[in-house]
Amino acid sequence: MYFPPMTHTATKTPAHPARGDARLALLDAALALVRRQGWAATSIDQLCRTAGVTKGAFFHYFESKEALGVAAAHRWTEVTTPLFENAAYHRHADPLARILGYLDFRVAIVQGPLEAFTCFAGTTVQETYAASEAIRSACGACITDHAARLEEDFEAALRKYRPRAAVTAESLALYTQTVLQGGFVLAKAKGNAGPLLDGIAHLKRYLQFLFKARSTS
Amino acid sequence: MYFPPMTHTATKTPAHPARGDARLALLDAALALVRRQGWAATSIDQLCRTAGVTKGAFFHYFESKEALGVAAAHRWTEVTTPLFENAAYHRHADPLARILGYLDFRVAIVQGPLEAFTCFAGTTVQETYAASEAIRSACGACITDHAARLEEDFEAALRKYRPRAAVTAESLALYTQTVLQGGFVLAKAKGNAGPLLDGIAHLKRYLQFLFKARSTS
DNA sequence: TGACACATACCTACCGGTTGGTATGTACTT
DNA sequence: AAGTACATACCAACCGGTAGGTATGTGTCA
Repeated sequence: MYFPPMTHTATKTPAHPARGDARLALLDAALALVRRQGWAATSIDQLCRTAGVTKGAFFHYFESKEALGVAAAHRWTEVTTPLFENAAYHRHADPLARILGYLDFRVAIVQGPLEAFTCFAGTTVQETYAASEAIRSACGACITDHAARLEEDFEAALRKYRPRAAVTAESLALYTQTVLQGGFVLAKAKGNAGPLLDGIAHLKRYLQFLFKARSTS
Repeated sequence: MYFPPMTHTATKTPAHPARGDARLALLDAALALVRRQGWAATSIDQLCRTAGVTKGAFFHYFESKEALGVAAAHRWTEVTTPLFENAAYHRHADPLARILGYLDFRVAIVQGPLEAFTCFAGTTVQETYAASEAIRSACGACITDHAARLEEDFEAALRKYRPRAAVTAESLALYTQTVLQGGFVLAKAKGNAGPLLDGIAHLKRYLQFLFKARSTS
């Protein structure tokens, strides 16, 4: 997973969310704070302050910080999935056009500060892969599930264009995520989105090389 | 920067390093611990315990945890630079062969646990880019400087093969790092090095497409 | 050659604040 | 009346950082 809206479904986290909204407020606070500061640097107190609830509410819904992390990963999938599902690029009849459209969509949502378009799952898993198997696998599933949607289009593109190279749809879908995640890291290191945009451009060229090698062009 | 030896120059960090070695012991402890646990999860106390020194020694050499982070980034460059500089792939006369050799070398050092071949700079900058400009720029320099060596080979390859596509040596060098960093993230998310190895294979194919398009093949 | 001056390289003990987590109480909803 | 959804108050452990001491040099001059 990857991109995100910084504005949550509940539009704006209120000072005191209505009864029943504390869980969602905490989850959305987690997505926002962790993307900016990382997992370990985000404390439960800060989460509660941002969400406008107390620690009692936190431990009412989550039995530990780790449990919150797992739930936040699920929430991340929940919030990003419709974003990509409703995007216009799915309308293309050609599977390769859909994939390239996905990449263009990625470029289009690169706006605002870095924490507005980087990935919760990628950030979190870097810190927790050795410490928490539960969080690791939840974040891993975020990325794998997101790649799985692309995989279908790659499958179709492979059938249609039959490139010379022996590549699998799964490997290509994962590679797109590799480039995106790496782009996020480089963007953070450089302080701007340039490397991410460049990375996507290189990836598009690779896919064109790969598929157009025997296509109609 | 990226790969690393987990075994330090001072072979093994002793329980109590000899007088004068505390600084290096702390730095090497930082590289090891941060790559496994992340930056924020690594405390000064734990650093001192691992290095076999006390807090007094820590603050004798570093005025803050942030200062240690900056120094560790420099140490990271110091320890990885000779590793790549002494590698055999530099012997190739053809610049493209050197680049492909670099990637093969990357594959060759993917061994042991994840924290043994992932990147200190990439891990650290993900957590600190918003919180510490000093650490961010130090880690950014790690990656940029490492890419700069590759850039020379790309420059030569570009001159020699003159590919049709309008790409710069800098952009290509940065893209290799993007793929590597992204590979590290996916490897952590999946729990194995597969995505990293696959990513490198895709990158090699891209470069071959790009340069062989007008080459002798 | 020795002794004094001084710097470097640490170590022990401690500080206020924050951490993740708990125990208990209360108000609202059904 | 009872369960759900919180809030309040609290805790031991740990956090980054400081204060003040000591052990081990090293340079200087008689």
